[in-house]
Amino acid sequence: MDETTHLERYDPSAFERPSVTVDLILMSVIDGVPAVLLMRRDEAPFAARWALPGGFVGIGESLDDAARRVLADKAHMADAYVEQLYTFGAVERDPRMRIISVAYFALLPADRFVAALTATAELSLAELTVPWRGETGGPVEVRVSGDDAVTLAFDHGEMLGLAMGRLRGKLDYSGVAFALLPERFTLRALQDVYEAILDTRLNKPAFRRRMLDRGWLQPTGEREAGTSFRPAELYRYRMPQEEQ
Amino acid sequence: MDETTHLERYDPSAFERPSVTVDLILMSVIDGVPAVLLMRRDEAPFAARWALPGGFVGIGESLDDAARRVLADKAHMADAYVEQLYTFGAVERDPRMRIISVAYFALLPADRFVAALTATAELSLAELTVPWRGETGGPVEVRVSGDDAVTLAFDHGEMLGLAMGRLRGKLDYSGVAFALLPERFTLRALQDVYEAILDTRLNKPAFRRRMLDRGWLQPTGEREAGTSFRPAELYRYRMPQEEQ
DNA sequence: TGACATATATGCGAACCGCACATAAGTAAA
DNA sequence: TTTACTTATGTGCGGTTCGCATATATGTCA
Repeated sequence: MDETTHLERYDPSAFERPSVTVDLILMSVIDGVPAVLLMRRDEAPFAARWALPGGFVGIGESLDDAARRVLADKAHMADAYVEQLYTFGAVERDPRMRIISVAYFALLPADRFVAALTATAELSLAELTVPWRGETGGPVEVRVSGDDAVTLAFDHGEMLGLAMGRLRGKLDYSGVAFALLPERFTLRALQDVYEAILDTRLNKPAFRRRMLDRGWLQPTGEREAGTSFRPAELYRYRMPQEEQ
Repeated sequence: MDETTHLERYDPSAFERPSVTVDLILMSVIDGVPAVLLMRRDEAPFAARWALPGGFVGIGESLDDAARRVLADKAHMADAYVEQLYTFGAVERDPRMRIISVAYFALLPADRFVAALTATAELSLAELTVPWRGETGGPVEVRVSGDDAVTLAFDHGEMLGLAMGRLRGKLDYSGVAFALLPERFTLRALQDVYEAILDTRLNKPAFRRRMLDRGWLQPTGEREAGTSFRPAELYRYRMPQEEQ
């Protein structure tokens, strides 16, 4: 049997189709700790559990548009770094009905992350602890207000674990770290983001050299303000050619 | 408006839902050239164009199961390395109706790839040329029988480009290369796979050292046969702890 | 003016990589 | 049996990178 031929004669109304949603992993680094925005569910299934914000994909809406719409509706945010993560399609992942969910992660600088948090009553901040080293992957611990680790609704814990692994993996060779920083930032702030994501202490001179040699950083000539010690130079991220 | 609350009261029959398919990028390295299995479409849209094998996701079937089913049905293959790649959800990607497609790529050793090719009349081998360096990403050139490059149906060309980028990216830090080799292989064969995927010449002593120091290779004590010169040692891939 | 804290720069040894070259071990021809 | 030939395998060296220790620079504040 040739299924491609079948596809030609396929009657879409003849077969039951799954629903498709997008779930959003809205991440940042707050005070040196990876954080994510969660919503508390108030109905079954998983009532009172924490979950990722999400929404159904409209029939006339692309996946990316759906992700951006959810970002705008749920977090009142636009212009964030948004990237598709993975699609979760286990049959029983939602006990009510068949739902396939495309997970996206969005990265926000700390200030805009906190702004989204305070502007939106439904959202709560959760801190992440990654119990594994490197990019191995696996589950992460989620704490909502310094309390004990909680278990997320659905497979959202799995999504979060995958997002952290991906973030760690992309940190070194891509510019994702800069999506977590304001437009102008110090090398120390950049290193803080790296250390928070990787959960490691990095060597300062080596880190500086590596970053500066890479050519992605443009000195602004300005210096940070408000320190009681020598202020650091502020840099700007200059997007490398390939990612243009 | 809180959409999570909406979701609770959501009536799945009230909204039109997209169809969901999986498309399979069946790859190998044949005689030092990256290759993929394609099917020729014989109906509109994109009649006579080359396309990736694919199929609809059943309502009671997980995405991974659907990918494995398509692999079994279309290529008469099981036990391949299969990994989800990306989900394509542009609204107009299929002119007939809204179809969201989850792309998977599968890696096969050359012998099993050729076996699938000869056992299945619908499948044709296409050679890939990657016009960009590194892991930049972008479109790849597809040649079906040494002819000029062809344009694939739907967004399948995009899928192929993404697959090559992913493959290049994962080559160094994961064991994907071994999915393209038979169970026992020489270091030269391993290097050939690397060079085909990366489209670069690699330094032999350095490659050997790196691979052996990594600890993933287990010498079998046996040597390759049929050479008219010194036969090389055959190695086996020993899965590293983390991936277990 | 000097204490202090951090930014920024430099120098050194270890690890890694590319490269040239040396040696080993098979086959096949002389 | 010997020798040519081809590839496998091993070794040594210089350049680059990285971790680390240390030195110098530059702000604030007492």
